[in-house]
Amino acid sequence: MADATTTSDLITVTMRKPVGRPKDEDLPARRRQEILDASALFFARLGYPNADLKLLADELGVAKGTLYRYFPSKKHLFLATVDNCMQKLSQQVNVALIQVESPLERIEHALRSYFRFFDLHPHVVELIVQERAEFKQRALPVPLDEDNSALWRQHFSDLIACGVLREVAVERLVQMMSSLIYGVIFNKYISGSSETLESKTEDVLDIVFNGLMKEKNCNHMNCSKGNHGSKIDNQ
Amino acid sequence: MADATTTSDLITVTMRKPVGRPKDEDLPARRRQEILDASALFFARLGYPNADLKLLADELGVAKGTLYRYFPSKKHLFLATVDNCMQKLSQQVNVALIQVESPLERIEHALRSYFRFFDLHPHVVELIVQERAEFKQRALPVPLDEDNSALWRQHFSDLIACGVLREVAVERLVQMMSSLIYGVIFNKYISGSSETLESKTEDVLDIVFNGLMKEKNCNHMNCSKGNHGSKIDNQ
Amino acid sequence: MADATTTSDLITVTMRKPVGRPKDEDLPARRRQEILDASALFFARLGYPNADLKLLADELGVAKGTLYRYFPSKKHLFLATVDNCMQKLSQQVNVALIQVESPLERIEHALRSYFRFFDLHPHVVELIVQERAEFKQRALPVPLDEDNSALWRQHFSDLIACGVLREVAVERLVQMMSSLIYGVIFNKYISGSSETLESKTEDVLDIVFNGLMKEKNCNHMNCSKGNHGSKIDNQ
Amino acid sequence: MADATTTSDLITVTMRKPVGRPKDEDLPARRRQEILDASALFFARLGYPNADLKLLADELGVAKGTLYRYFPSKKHLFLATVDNCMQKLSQQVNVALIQVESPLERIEHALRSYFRFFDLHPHVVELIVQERAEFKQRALPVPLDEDNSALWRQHFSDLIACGVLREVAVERLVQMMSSLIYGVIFNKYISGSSETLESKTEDVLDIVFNGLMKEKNCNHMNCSKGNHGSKIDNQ
DNA sequence: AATGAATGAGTCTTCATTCAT
DNA sequence: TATGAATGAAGACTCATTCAT
Repeated sequence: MADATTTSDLITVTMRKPVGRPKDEDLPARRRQEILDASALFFARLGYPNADLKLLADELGVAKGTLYRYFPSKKHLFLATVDNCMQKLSQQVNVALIQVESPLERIEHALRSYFRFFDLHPHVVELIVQERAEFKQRALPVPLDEDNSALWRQHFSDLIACGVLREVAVERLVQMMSSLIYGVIFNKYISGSSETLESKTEDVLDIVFNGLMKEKNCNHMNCSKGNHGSKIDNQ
Repeated sequence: MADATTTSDLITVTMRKPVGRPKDEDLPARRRQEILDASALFFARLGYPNADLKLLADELGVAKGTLYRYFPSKKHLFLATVDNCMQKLSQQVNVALIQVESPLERIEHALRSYFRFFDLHPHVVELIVQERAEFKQRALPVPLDEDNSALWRQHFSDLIACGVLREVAVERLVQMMSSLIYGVIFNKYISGSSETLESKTEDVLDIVFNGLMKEKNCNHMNCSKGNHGSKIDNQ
Repeated sequence: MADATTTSDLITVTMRKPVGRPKDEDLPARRRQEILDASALFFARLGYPNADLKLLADELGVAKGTLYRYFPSKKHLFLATVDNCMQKLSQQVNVALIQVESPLERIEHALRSYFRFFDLHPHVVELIVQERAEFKQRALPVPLDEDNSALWRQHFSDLIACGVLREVAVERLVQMMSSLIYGVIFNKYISGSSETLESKTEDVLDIVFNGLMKEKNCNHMNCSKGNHGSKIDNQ
Repeated sequence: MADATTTSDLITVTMRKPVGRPKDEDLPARRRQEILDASALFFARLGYPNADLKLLADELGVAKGTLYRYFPSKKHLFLATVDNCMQKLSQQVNVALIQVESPLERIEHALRSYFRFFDLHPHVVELIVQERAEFKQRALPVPLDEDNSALWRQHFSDLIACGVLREVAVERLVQMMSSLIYGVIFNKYISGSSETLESKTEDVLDIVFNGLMKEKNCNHMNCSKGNHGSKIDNQ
C-alpha cells in the first residue's frame, strides 16, 4: 500500500516535469558554439565557396542536417562564424584596455592585444578575407571599427592636448594607425612569416611615435637635393 | 586598269594572305588582352566563384568557347588576369622610379606611384583579395614583392648610411613601410572612402619619417607615469 | 492461479486509475481524432508534399514524434485523414436519407446533403484532389462511391418502374447524376465562387429531372435545321 | 575574272555568316516541344512532386542540364507543360466550332471536341489535378474557361431567344453545363472506366436539353406525394 | 577559329523518420 | 508515453568544360 502510494506519488511528480525527453537547456548553446569553433577553422582552411558542409559535419561527427538545425544556411553559418570571431576580438581588446589608464599605454595595450589575438587565431584573417571576397556588402569587421575608433580618437586627442604628440589632425592619425595595424596583420598573413605579430608592437610604436628621421624635422636632405616636403601638420 | 586587275589577280595569288585576309598577326594577342581587361573588371565585380564565364563572354561579345581558346580554364584566366594587373603595377612603379635619383625621392615617388595605380584601378584590390581567398597557395602579388623589396632595402640602407635616417634595422623598416602601404590601400578598399590614395602620400611619409612625438625621443610621458619603451634599434 | 494473479493485477490497475492518475482511457482516441481534425485543414492548406509535419505538430501543441505514435507515417496519416472525412460525409448523407421515404425526396435529400457537407467542410475537396494527385492507386473517395451507387441505382429504378422517369438506362443515369454532382462541387472549388453549393440543389434537380421526365422530346429545333439526336433511351 | 570576283565575293559572304557553328534556327523550338510532350506524360505519370527531372532527362535521352536550358526551373517546366496542353485543347475546340453555324450544333460540337481531346490525351486530366494540387493560386485551367464562357453564354442566349430553350437564367445554365462536362471528365478519370468520353456526348446533351426544352414541367409525381419543386426559372 | 548546345559532377537544402532520454 | 535532437537519403539547380558543326 505504502509502496503503491509512493509509486503513484512518484508517478504524479514525474508526469509533470519530464513530459518527453528532458530538455538540456544548455545543449543548443554548447552545440552551437562547437559548430562555430569548428566552422571558423574549416572556412579559413577551405575558403567559403570550396567548403562543403558535408565535410564540416563529418569533422564535427554530426550529420549535415544537424548543422541546419543551428544555422538556416551555409551563408548564415559563415557570417555567424565571422561575427563570433569578431566578438572575441573586441572582447579581448576591451579587457586589455581597462587594465591601464594612461592614453599612451592604452594605445600600446590595444595594439598588443590586436596582435596577440591574431597570433592566437591566425585563421581569422583568412575569414575576414573570405567574408570580404564573398559578401562585399558587409560592413568592415575590422580592428579599428566604428565603435573603437571613437576611443582611439579620444586617446590621441588627449595626447595632443597634454603636449605629448604633435598637433596633428586626429582623424588622419587614427587612419594611419588603423592602416598600419591592418597592414602588419595582412603582411604576415600573406608572407606567411613565422614571427609573431606581438613582437612587432614595439616596432610599430617606435615608428609611429618617433619616426625614422635622425633629427626631427631637420630636413637635412644631404643624400639628395630634393625635398620630400612632409606636410602632415594641422589642417 | 586591266593591268591593274591582272596585277591584282597575280598579286592576289601571291598576296592572298596579306590581301584577302590580312591575317591580323596580332589579333590573338589583342583578343587576349581584351579578354584580360574585361575579365579584371568582371572578376572584381562578381568575385571569382560567382563569376559565370557565360556572362563575361556576353560582355565581350564572343562565345563562351572562345574564352577557352585563349585560356585553358577559368582558373587560368583568373590568374592570368591578376598577373596582368600586377605587371601593369610593376611597370608603372618602375617608370616612376627611374625619373628620380635621390633615395628619399625615390621612396616618395614609388609610394605615390602605388597609390596612383590603385586610384586609377581600384578593382585590382578586389582581385588581390579574390586571389588570396580562392588560391591560397599562390605567392603574394604585392606592392612590395620580392624583387622590389631589394631595391627598397638598398634605398633605406643608403639613407641610413648617409645619416638621414636613424640606425634602424633595414629589414624591419622595409616591413613596416610595406605594411603601411598595404594597410592604407586596404583601408580605403574596405571603408569605401572616396578620398584618393595619392592624397595620403604626404601623411604616410610624414608619419614614417617624422613620427608623432613632439620632441624626438624626449620620452616625456607627462600624461602618464608609464613608459612605453620604444626599442626599434639596431638588431 | 494465473487467472487470480491476472485478476488481482487487473484490480490493482483499476484502482490505480481512479486514484493516482485517472488514466484517461479515451485519451488516445481523442488525441487521434484531434490530430485527424487538424491534419485535414493542414493538408488541405499546404498540399500533401509541402506539408511539413513539424508544423502540424506545432499547431497541435505536440512534438513531431507524437504524431508517429498515432500514425506510422506521413502517408498513413494523410490517408487516414481523408478516410475520416469520407466517413463523415457518408454518415451525414445516410442520416439525411433515413429521414424521408419517397425515392424522389431521397434523391433530393442526398444531393442537398452532399452539397451541405462541402459547404461546411470546403477543404475536403482539396483533400480529395491531393489524394488523387499523390496516391493515384487509391480507390475514389467520391460522393457516389461503390456502396451508395447501389442505393441510387435502386431509387432510379423505382422511379422508372412507377412511371415517374423515362425509361432510361439506369447505369447511365447514375453516372450522369454522379458526374453532375462532382462537376458542381469541383466547379465551385476551382472558380472559388462564394455561392453555397446547397443553393444549387434545385438547379441540378430541375435540369436532371425535367430532362428525364416523361412527355417531352418535342424536339422543335427551330433555330437550326440540324437535329442533335438525343438517344439516351433504353440500351 | 568573273570567277575570281565571284569567288572573292562568295568568300566575303561566307566569311560573314558562319562565324562559328551555324545556328539551327528551329532546333530550340523543336527541342522545346519535344520536352513539353515528354514532360506532359511524365508529370501525369509520376505526379509533380515525385517527378525527378533526372528521370525525365533520361527518358528524353538528354542530360538534366539540357532541360534547364529550355526551362528555368521544374516549376516553370511543369506550368509550361500544362499551358501547352491547354492551348492544344483550346485550338481543337475552336477548330470544331468554326465548322458549324447553328448554336445547337456548335454546342454539340464543342462538347464532343472536349471529350475527344480528353479521350486522346487522357493524361491531361491528371495534369490539371496536379496543377491544382501544387499551385493553387493558378487560374482555372478548365474546359469552359473565361474566354469560352462568353461564347457559350451567347449560344444559349440565342437558343432561348428563338424559343428553343426555356427561359432559364443563362448564367446558371452555363454553370450547369460546365459542371456536367467537368464531372463527366473527372468521373471517368477517377473511376478509370474504359468507355470513351465521346460516347457520352449524346447522354449529356439529352439530359441537358430535354431538361431545358420548353413544354415540360408536367410534374406528375405519382410515386410520392412530395413535390421536389424545380425552380430553375428566370431569375 | 569560333560557336553555343549539351553535359553531368558537385552542393545546398529539406524533411520524413528514428531513437535516446 | 512524449519529446525533440539527430539523421541522411533524395532531388533541384549551377556552371565549368567539351565538342560537333
